[in-house]
Amino acid sequence: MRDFYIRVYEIVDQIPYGRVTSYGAIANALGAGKSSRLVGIAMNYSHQIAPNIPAHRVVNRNGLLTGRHHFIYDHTMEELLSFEGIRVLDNQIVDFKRLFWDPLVDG
DNA sequence: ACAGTGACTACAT
DNA sequence: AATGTAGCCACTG
Repeated sequence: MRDFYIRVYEIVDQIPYGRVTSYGAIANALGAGKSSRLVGIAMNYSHQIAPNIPAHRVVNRNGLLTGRHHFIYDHTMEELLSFEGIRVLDNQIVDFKRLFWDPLVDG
């Protein structure tokens, strides 16, 4: 499907302020549960396809900021999260389990 | 049309 | 606990 990326961006756009989710959760919400890698790749392209989405609210299943290198600066992702009150320690989100937002449950 | 890529995950050592 | 391996599949050149 040509618009798989778009689907990903629609989910990402629904992540509430101050909350985060994982690539796998997004893939699961799309019904493509085993395509978590594609979600990550979609985010890689997001800066040119949908530069306005909160890509910084998407991390891996451990709450690790694996995508930080793809932002303008390596520290941009952590910075944006900090602005939302999310604390990041050593590239990992503090209280990730509590901040996690499941698009299948709340979306 | 075909092969390579990869912001992931789950399972196995 | 810490690595290593194997599926996964839309998109790009």
